Amino acid sequence: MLELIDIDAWKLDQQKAVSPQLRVVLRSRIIRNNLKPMSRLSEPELAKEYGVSRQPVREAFITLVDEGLLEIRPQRGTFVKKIDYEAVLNARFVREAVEADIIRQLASRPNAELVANLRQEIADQYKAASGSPLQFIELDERFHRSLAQAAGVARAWDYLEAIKSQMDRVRFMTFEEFPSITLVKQHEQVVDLIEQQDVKAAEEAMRSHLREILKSLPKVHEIYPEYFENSPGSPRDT
Amino acid sequence: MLELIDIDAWKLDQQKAVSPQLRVVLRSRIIRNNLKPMSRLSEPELAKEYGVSRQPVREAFITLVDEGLLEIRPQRGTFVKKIDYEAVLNARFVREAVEADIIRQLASRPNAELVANLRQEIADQYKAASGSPLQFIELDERFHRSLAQAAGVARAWDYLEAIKSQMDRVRFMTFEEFPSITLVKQHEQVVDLIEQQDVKAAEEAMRSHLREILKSLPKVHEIYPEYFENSPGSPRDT
DNA sequence: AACCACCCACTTCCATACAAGTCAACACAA
DNA sequence: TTGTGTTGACTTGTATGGAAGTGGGTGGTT
Repeated sequence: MLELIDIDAWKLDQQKAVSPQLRVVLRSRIIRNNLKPMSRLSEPELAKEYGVSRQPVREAFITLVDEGLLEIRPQRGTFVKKIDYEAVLNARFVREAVEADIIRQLASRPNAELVANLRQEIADQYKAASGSPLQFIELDERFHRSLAQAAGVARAWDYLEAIKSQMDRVRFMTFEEFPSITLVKQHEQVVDLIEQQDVKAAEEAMRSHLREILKSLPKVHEIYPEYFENSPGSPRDT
Repeated sequence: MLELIDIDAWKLDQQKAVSPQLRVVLRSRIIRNNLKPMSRLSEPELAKEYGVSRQPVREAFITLVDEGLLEIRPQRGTFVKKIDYEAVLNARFVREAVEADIIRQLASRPNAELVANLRQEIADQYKAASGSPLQFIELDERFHRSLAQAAGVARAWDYLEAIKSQMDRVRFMTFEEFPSITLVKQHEQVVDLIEQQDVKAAEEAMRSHLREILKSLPKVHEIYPEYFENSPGSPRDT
């Protein structure tokens, strides 16, 4: 989960273990571009800020390195990773492939109850789309998760979540101008085609929906080139 | 990478950081079924065994929890996770979806050089198939990675690797009776169809290749039911 | 015999201290 | 002025000690 709400005013729960909580907080701060690429995070500084020792901070760092959000340079420092242009493209590729197969599953057999639930979700999305883009992102996530769950591969979405963070970072940078309404309409079309059991068209609709980020990615890159690495123009970033 | 060779007789490199090395070693021992499901791993014990302190061991544990190989029950102990039947199925689903799209990419345009390289790999696979199944697994991994790389999504394979460990555990349990020759022939057919640029047939060949595990999985489950959780028969494993 | 309260060895989690590497600033010499 | 060597304040990596929680065994009571 993105844990979008109230991240800045986070208080640690003394009952639960500290390090997983720190992990969630820091991940959210990075994805929301609150902690900017290349900025330095020091273990003792964050430890003091959250009133804990270095050890749990360090453990949170390690997990975030695995997610590709941090980079630890031994004896030098820990830095927020730049957004890896190639990683974003590859994550998108994986996501398109998986969700396309999910749609094929769903569209190949009738499922009235599912369609009804999805239409309810879309109604909520329409409400949020014009207002809070933050809430819309949550609903969008829920929508895609529902599809995976209905196809009997809820775990597959868990796998995708770990990949998705790179895409989400781009999303949060282009935030305001995000075409939420367009995306809701695309969702709706996918549901329509599932209902009609038009497998090929439904799959293609989902694929083109997931190619939307290919439009915004170059724009974001042009505005903030310093936030990216492995960009198409400069193959040799060291 | 699986790091298949020399894991048991591993000596830590004092120069490099200890905790990532421990991570590789422990992961390999789990995947190879050297550390059996439900067996208990104690921080101080492993620390003594490798001549280091508890802290790096603990950090290795944490990363392996994220990979779904370990389970830390606070104040109780750390245990090798059972093989999650559902997770294996979902991992397989993801892998099929991604690799199917990779094949579509490759088969849709001529690529003589790639085909030549792949044929060389397959020749090596034939050699290894009759002899060392361990080496065959390495070559198999290389083959699939080559496909991803040729499609321009090398990173996508990195993502899959994190998922694949659950599948690999099954593989290593069914080890001896593994139909290596069959798999090589399936590889060969995929390459043939790529060369002929028969997109649909190539995709379907890859999909059915990746469904092979669906045959062996129930067998392994029947032989070692105590190593599995979330198995289809018993929905309520607690 | 059956049951219950207590204790103690064990676990993970966190705090703290120390070790070792990096790098920038500064003094100093050519 | 320029180049160079050195120092010292940083960084992350590792070791170790204590805190809190868990669970099994023990001994006493009913």
